Amino acid sequence: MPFTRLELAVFAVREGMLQVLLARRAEAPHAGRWALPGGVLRVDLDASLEAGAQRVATERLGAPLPLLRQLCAVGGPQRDPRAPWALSVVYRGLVPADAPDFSAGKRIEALAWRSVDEAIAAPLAFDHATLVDKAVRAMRADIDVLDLPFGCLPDAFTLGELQSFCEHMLGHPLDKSSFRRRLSDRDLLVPVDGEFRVGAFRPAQLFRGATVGR
Amino acid sequence: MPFTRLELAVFAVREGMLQVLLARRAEAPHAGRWALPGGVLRVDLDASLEAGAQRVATERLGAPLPLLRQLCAVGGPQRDPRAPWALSVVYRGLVPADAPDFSAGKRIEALAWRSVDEAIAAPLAFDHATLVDKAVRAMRADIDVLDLPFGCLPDAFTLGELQSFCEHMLGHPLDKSSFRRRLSDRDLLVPVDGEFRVGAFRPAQLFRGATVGR
DNA sequence: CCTCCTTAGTTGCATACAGCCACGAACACA
DNA sequence: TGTGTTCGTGGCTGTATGCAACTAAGGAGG
Repeated sequence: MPFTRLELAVFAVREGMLQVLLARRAEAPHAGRWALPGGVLRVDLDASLEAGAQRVATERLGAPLPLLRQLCAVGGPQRDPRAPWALSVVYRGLVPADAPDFSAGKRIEALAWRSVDEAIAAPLAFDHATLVDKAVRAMRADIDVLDLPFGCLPDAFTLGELQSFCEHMLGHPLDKSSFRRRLSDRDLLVPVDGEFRVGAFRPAQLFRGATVGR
Repeated sequence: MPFTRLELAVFAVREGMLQVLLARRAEAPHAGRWALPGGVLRVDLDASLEAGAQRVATERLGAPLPLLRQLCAVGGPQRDPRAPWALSVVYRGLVPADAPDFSAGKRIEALAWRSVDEAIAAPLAFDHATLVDKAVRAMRADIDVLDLPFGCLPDAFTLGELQSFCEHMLGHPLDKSSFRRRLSDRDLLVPVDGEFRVGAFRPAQLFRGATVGR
């Protein structure tokens, strides 16, 4: 019976790029190294794997996470020196850029956002760099097919803001006309009638996700 | 620390339809009911989750499986009455129609192929009907984008045979012209020069997967 | 030998969709 | 009143796919 952990790959679009939340480990192994936040599955507390991931998020980061999706399970004898065999179920999450900061919980020295490119290239603890890479690919595949994370966007947003968000998620620019047509063909958004974002330039229609809030 | 199992959703195109391999349980709980074959993870034997899935396949079915892919992990307190909390990592596999029959191993009364529609509708043990459904969707998504399981096709095959295989996997007919063009555009196949399937009608060129055997 | 049947393989056409480019509209600001 | 910027739309093109028709190649049977 291996020791079962839940790992969290939490992302946000911050500072104009896709970033991942890393935790500096307070204890051995890999003390002082950066890793994905995670914790052990508690069969006495967790009603499911996803519920366990939410509990771990609350304990380690100070808040539950919207939009958690299971990424994969990994296991093997070499993954974690603390145990002869380590099994982890990995979840990916996405949070709004303007979310309140997370607070470092038990066994975490510090929390920091780091760009995903750096995180994948960096020598993260355990096999976490691979996990970040896999999570980024999965999230980008979602965006590619316009499976959009409305839960981590503002209640109402302009098409320009949404496009910019997707571009930061994907790491490359999108065509405005094409992007709008694809959204419109799929009936993903509903306009918030009469509501506009006003500012320095031409006002922009506000939208919200068609499946959100009803 | 929950009790960790590996479940196998093994499929084949047989009798002109997509079928899944089910095992009739010899022991409680759900003795006599049909379920996916599976077994417990053995940290003393398994070098990884996938290796464990192969060991379970060997023990329960009498042979390892080509083309195993991880489907998901599921866990919760209500999944298995034997344990207060049950965690399963589920793998999906695909085997050739002409593969030798599997032999029922430990704690399995009998093995049987059943059409996926029946399996999903039937009252399988545990939550296995939902797992079959999920696995079928994942496999069909692979076929839809022409991620073809060459390992479970004959060494060489005609385009007609390949199309028929895909149609049975998907459960609906495909257009011949379009199917061939999509294959050709992607350089997925290489013709076996000078080799033809001869029979009652016009001979057909034989192909093999472009990535197989080199 | 000729016809018919079936499968193999190709071709042309219509459509859907996305990328690319450009243009007009609306606002703030100088 | 002009200028700069973003918003929003429309046209054109190329690609990919679905649909349908056609020819080619073999066997079976008269």
